Amino acid sequence: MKAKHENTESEILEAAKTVFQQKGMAGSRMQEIADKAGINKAMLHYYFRSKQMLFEAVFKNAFKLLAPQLKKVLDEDADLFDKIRGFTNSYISFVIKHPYLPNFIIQELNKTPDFIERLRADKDFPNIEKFKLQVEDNVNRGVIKPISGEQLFINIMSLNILPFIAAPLFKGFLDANDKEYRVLMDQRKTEVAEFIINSIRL
Amino acid sequence: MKAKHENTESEILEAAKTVFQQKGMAGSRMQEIADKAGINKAMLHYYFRSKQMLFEAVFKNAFKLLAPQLKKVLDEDADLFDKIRGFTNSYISFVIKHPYLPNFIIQELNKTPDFIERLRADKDFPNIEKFKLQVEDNVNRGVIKPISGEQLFINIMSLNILPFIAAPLFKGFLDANDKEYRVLMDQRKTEVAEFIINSIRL
DNA sequence: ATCTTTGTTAACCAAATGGTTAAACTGTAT
DNA sequence: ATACAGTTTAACCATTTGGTTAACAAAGAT
Repeated sequence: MKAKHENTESEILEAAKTVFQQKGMAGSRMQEIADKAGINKAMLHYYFRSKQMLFEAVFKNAFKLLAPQLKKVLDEDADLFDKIRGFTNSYISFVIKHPYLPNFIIQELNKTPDFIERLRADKDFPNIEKFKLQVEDNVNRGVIKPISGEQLFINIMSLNILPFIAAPLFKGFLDANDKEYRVLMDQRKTEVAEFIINSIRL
Repeated sequence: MKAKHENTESEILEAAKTVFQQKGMAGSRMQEIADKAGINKAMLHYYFRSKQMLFEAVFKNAFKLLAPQLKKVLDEDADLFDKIRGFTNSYISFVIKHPYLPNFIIQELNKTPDFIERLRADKDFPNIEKFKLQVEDNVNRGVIKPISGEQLFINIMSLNILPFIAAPLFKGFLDANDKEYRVLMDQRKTEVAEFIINSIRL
C-alpha cells in the first residue's frame, strides 16, 4: 500500500534523533518521539521493535556522520599543518549543523562503553595508523618537535570538541552570553590551529 | 532519638552520588539509591523530599569539589607557567579520585543549562578576571605570544578534561585497552603542560 | 511512667512507560 | 468485486516509578 506518510521510517528516525540526542536514551520517551513524528506510538514498535533498537539505529546514524569528520585528520593526504587547519576550521561548521551530536555520542558511549566494539566492525571506522606514520615522518624530518601521533590526535580533538560539549560550563565561568560565546568559538576557527602548530613547529 | 545509622543523611548522599554520577538524573532510580544506602525508599523522601532535590544536593556537592581544582588556574598567585604545570599535573589525580564527576557536571549542565545561574550565586564560584589580567600582563611583558585569557583558559581545560570524558571514544580510535590508555594519560601529566607552554612561549 | 519528637518501615497509590493486540484502512494484484 | 499484503490506529496491559501514609520504634524531656 501507499504509506500515509511518504516515508514513515525516516520520519521516525528524524524525530528519534532529535529527542535522543537532546535527552539521551534514559531521558527519552517513546510517546514524545511518536508525537514529534506525528504518528501512533505503535508505529515505533512496528518499524523498530523496541526502544533499544530504535536508539541503536539513531546512534549508528550519528556516528556515521561524525566519522568522516575525523577522517579529515586521520586519512587524508594533506600536509600535517594544513590538515590541522582544515579540521579545526571545518569542525565548527559541523557542530553548528549538528549541535547535540558529539555530546550525544560521547555521553552514550560512557554509559555503554562496549558499544564501540560494534562500531569498530564497520569498514568506515576511523583508523589512526596512517596519521601516526605522518606524525612520525614529520618528527624525523625535523619539521615538528617530538610527539606521538596519539597525543597529537588527542590534543587536536580536545581543543576542538570540548568547547562545544562544555559550553554551558564555560559560559558560566567566562560569564559570557550565547552571542559572546559564539564570538569566542568563531575566533577559535583559526586560533586553535595556530595554537597547535605553534606548539609543535620546530 | 539515636539514628539506626550513624548518619543516614550522608549515607544517602554517598549512595545517590554513586548512582547519579554513573547513570545521570534520568537514568537513576530512587529504589536503587535506597538499596545502595541500605535503607527504605521512604527515607530518601524524608530527608530530601523529592528526587529533584536529592539530585540537586548531589550536584552541588560535586561542583564544590570541582571548583577548587579550577581555582588553581584562576586564583592562585603562582607564575603562569607554573600554574599550567601545576593544574595539569594535579587534575589527573583528581580525576582518578572522582572518575565520573567532570562528565556528570558537564552532562547535567547540558540538560539544564540554567542550573549554572544558581551555582554562580555561590561565593566560591570560580572567577576568571584575575587570570585574564595575569595573561594580559605576561603578553605585555613579552613572556608569551598574544592570546586572550579566555582562549588560554579554554585550551587548558580542553586538553585536560576531554581525554577523560571521551575516554571510551578515544580508546576505540586508538585501539587501546584500559592499561594502555592509562599510560597515555600518565604521559599527559607532564606533556600537556609543555604542549601549552611551547605554544605560547616567546 | 508517659508524653513528645525524630527516625524508620511496610504497604500502598496514581501516573507514566514500554510494549502488545486486534481491528481497520489502503493500494494492488487476481 | 475480492482477496491480499503492508500500514496505521485505538485500546489495552503489565511493570516500573516517584511519592505518600499510617503505624511503629527509640530516645529524651517532663
